[in-house]
Amino acid sequence: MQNKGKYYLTTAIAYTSGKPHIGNVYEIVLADSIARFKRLEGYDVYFQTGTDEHGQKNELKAQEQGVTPKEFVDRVAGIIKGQFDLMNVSYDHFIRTTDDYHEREVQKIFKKLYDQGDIYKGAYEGLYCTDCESFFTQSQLIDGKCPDCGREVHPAKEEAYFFKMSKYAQRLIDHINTHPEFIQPVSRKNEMMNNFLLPGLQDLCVSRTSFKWGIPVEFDPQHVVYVWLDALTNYITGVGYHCEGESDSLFQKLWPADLHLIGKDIIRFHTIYWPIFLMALDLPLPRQVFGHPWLLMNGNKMSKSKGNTIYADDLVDVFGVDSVRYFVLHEMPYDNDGNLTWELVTERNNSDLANILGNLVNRTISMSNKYFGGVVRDPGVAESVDEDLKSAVRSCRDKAAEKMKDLRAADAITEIMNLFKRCNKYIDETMPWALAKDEASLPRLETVLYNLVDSICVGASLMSPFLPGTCESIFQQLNTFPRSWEELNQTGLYPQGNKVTDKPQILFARLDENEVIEKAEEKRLAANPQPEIETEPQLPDQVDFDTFCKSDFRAVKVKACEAVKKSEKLLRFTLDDGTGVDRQILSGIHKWYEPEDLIGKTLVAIVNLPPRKMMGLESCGMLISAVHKEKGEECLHLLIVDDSIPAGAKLC
RNA sequence: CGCGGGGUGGAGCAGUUCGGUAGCUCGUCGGGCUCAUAACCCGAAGGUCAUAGGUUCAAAUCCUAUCCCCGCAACCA
Repeated sequence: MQNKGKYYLTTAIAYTSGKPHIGNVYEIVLADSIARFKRLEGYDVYFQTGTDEHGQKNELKAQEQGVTPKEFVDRVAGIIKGQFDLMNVSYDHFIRTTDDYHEREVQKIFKKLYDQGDIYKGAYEGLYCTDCESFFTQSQLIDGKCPDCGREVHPAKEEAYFFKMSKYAQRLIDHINTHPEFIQPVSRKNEMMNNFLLPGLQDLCVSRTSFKWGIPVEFDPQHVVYVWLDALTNYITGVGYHCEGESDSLFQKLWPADLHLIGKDIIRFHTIYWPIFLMALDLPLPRQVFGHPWLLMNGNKMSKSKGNTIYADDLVDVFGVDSVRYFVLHEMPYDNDGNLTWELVTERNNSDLANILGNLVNRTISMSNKYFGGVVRDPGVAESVDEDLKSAVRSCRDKAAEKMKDLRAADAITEIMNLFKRCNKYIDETMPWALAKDEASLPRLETVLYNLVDSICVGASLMSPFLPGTCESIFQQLNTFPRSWEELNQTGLYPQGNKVTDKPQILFARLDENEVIEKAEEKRLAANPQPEIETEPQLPDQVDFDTFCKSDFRAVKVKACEAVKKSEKLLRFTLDDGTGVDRQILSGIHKWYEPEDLIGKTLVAIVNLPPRKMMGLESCGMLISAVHKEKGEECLHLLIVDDSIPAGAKLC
């Protein structure tokens, strides 16, 4: 096979905070199909993925679970790798940012950049609230006080290391302008330019002292390296980069990367900070960064809090690996978000995989067995219709490659499916069952079946990057091997007289939509186990009577109530609190109450809370409600009390 | 006027860069076929391309305004 040179591609490394959902896994499957396709084309492919494991969030989660951070990320990294392996992903290297070679190298890189003056020690300046241990900017303050606790804040500095972004900004702008293929899809390029590069880059904070779970700065161990310098460098440390002395031969062969495949949310880091880090290290920039769209669930972004996450393994249980791969690859448009529902996956499985592809293979093998005992040979009784089929077969390779060149996996798949459809049509045109009735036309029938088997071999070879397991099974059943790239624009290569299996296997079962929905519901309940009624646990700490007495609860009457403009949640109440002066309180309860339903009601409020601004309006106090969860759903009931209670009555 | 994405036959999408008969898949209806997983093949119906203006010989595509949806941000004491 002709070697077309190296191809190094990476995915973003997955953050080890929990099990990745199908939207996260989609990226790896897309990368895998690209990697496999490139291998088929004859490239020497290196495919790297992995996990990003440091950071405060993991430190906290580990603490919650009473394990060390390393124990925690070991477990989650295992889960992540498990999901990738389940999807039959052919990565060459799985890097973890806790791998010792990575940590060592990041320390050296940090030092090098510091020594050459790209990183400098500065201070994170802001207004500090001692009680909350947090920095705030002027605009975050509420009435000049801490937005969290309402206490005084004071100017403070925390020392931190910063990277001088501005130094390289112009070089990056030039690079982006002269390399139109660098940022894909192109719509993202303008976004980066207009929002970040052209207005001027801020220096990036690259160290933290507020947590420990990270790579220590070698010469200043109070600090740990902050996420992006740690995570992004995996693309070079994973293949043996050494900033001191010679890098490994693997690195010398592979760098620069040909493709960083990432989600559209982190394009900024990959097209601005990462290239600038590389410039500082005097390394060439990756050829292309592709920010893929998101996979939505029922039109919504998947998130744990919405309870609408779907995991790869749940889908695989119902549909099988290749059906899930097919769906995410086929259904995902190039630059719009894709949509996943159980119904849509079922539809794709049935119409494309079961009906068109699976049934084609099945009916072809059945006919071979029925008419010729499974032996496939071509006596050469051609008719003009054959040429039409064959030219479709021969041109399919380049059509698919053309689409893949632009990373349009969905379109490449469509091209290949069109070939299988053409085969089904060929069966109709040639009517093998009619040929079988006449002894004289048996040679013609043999040729027809040979053409079919041969065409399927080509189609299956081209489809194998997308559906590796299925195509393997097709070749097994046809008792042959995948074709090489050079053979894929040819016909007539199926070995004469070869015998296909006499027990054809169903490749994809047709699924009943209602049964699928039923199973999905079971999965959903298992994945998001929700008790019927759930209430907050009681607080363990006692509060002394005097403190309690300081809270001033009053009965209030709603004089007016309206929704706050531009806010989904806030209602603005004008209340009679018995003082004769109207009291305004904002409350985030629009989800549960319409304003007009509350006018005239008697409610309970605490009135001596410090005023707080929300959406530009002042809220003086808080309305009291009862909250609980029902099947995981938040429920809220305002305390609506007897109207005979006068406004201003004190509760004690 | 916070930032961004989007509105195309019943459903999901392509087409918009660089104006020129509106296309694909599913569904529906009709026909064909029976090798096959009630699968396959052919045909048909169904869209004033969110709305209103404008530019043009010609607009889904370019311009202006408006409406609606979705992210992010904000906010949810």
